[in-house]
Amino acid sequence: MVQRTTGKTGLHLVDDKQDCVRCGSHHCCFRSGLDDDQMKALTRIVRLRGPYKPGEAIFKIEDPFKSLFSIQSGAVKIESISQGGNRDVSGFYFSGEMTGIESIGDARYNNDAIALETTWVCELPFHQLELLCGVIPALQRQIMILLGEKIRRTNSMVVQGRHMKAEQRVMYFLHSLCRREAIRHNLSSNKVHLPMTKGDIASYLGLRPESLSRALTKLQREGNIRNSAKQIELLDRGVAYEFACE
Amino acid sequence: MVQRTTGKTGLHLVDDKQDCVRCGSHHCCFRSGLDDDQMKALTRIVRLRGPYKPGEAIFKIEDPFKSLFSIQSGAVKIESISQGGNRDVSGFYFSGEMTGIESIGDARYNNDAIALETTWVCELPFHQLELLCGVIPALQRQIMILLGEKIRRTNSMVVQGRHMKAEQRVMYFLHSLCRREAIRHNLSSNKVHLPMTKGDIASYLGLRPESLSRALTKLQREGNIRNSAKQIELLDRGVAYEFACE
DNA sequence: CGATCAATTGAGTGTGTTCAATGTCAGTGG
DNA sequence: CCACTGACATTGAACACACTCAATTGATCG
Repeated sequence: MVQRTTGKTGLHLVDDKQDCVRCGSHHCCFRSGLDDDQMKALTRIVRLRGPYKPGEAIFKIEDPFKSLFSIQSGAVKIESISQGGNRDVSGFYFSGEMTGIESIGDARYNNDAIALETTWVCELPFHQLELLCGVIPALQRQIMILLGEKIRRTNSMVVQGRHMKAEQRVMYFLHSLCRREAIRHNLSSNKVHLPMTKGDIASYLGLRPESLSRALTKLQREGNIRNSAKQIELLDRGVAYEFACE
Repeated sequence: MVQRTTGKTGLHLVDDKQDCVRCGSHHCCFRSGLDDDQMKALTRIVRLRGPYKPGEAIFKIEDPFKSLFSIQSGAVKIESISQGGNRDVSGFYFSGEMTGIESIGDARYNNDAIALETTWVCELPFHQLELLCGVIPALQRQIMILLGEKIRRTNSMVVQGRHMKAEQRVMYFLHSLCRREAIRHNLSSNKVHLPMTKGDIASYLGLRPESLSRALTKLQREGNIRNSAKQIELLDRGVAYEFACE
């Protein structure tokens, strides 16, 4: 059995009774597409872990890479330390989404995964997952799709980011969050909940916090959004639905 | 049998006798790690295609996604069209490297793959590759590693790119090309061959051609490089070996 | 309540962009 | 052989956007 030590708090709960079928994030989990038997086989290798408190690490950079983590509830930021000691956020993940895939094929994790709010995750030991992929083609396919999508999203971020000015990037980011929130909760809303700090967002968008703040202020002045601490309301409804953020 | 029509020139040669064992790019191909039997199985599904002349497409955006392409000789750029009609280069691939993986999990290719010089590729029909992965765990693992590396490189490009100024990015890019060229040819040199235009490079680095030109001029003035049309010589030898470019 | 960290606002600076002109080179046809 | 063409590359000058540095306000927690 895997024993994980996470930062300062030590071991987390392990609930072997957790079943994928009872999972609250079932409708948006990557497992959709598997039949009941396949799901059962998957359930057997999954371990539920949590709760991670805000600021706690699900995995840390340089930890041996062992598992992928499907987020059952909560939110996570992925960050690493660039040369110069800056903390760089390279992604946000929410329930139903899978993290850890950035480190597949490497011996160690390439970044930290930090909980932004109280978070539960399903640990998928990668070696067992690989073995299972050999037996369940649908699972292998599902993983490949997951990786392909990740590559596309990141790629698209590079390409889009080049041509967009700060305000555009912010709007695209917000719309992306909004769209994902809609998928998660099966309902569409204009209000985007922000579990991360504005600083995290700025880092993710490649801006200084000051620049992000100015952009948000301007967007609010122009009536595109309503800005507050941990939530932003989208008022424009129209443009900007195709953007890759994660 | 797959019939590919590529742009204006129609069908390309198919050489069924091609054997992975005889391949010139064998030492740097993703297949390293497979034993002889596994290699034979792979050879069975591979099709050699070419020659593609400069400017010709190996695949085009919106073509149905069917295959990955391992480049046997030559060079390829990956580009797509952003909103606004700009052509955006998102990657360069050279012999021994695999392209097409950005579209895994999608029904169609997400970008064009354009030959930069006379190019031969090994077509790997993805469906057959998936089936083979179920039988050959080492192959499945190899593909996963390939995808993981791609994710990491792209990610790192995003993160690095944020903090680097034009000149730094150029230097990192050149060093990256240099390192890859060393791997390809099993020898180290300071001269980087550039099959792509400066405009392509600028696009890839997220710069205007003018800005790239200025950066190159300045780097040359300062004695870091020797700049010419299709080749750049690196003179600094020291910094800048860790950068993800592709 | 003060301490600490996040967020905002302001003023001045710098890097890359934009627009326009010029230079270079390969290919083509007179 | 040389003038013409078109694509690529370089250079200059003015501008815009995001950055830097610094000060202020706001939020949260002990």
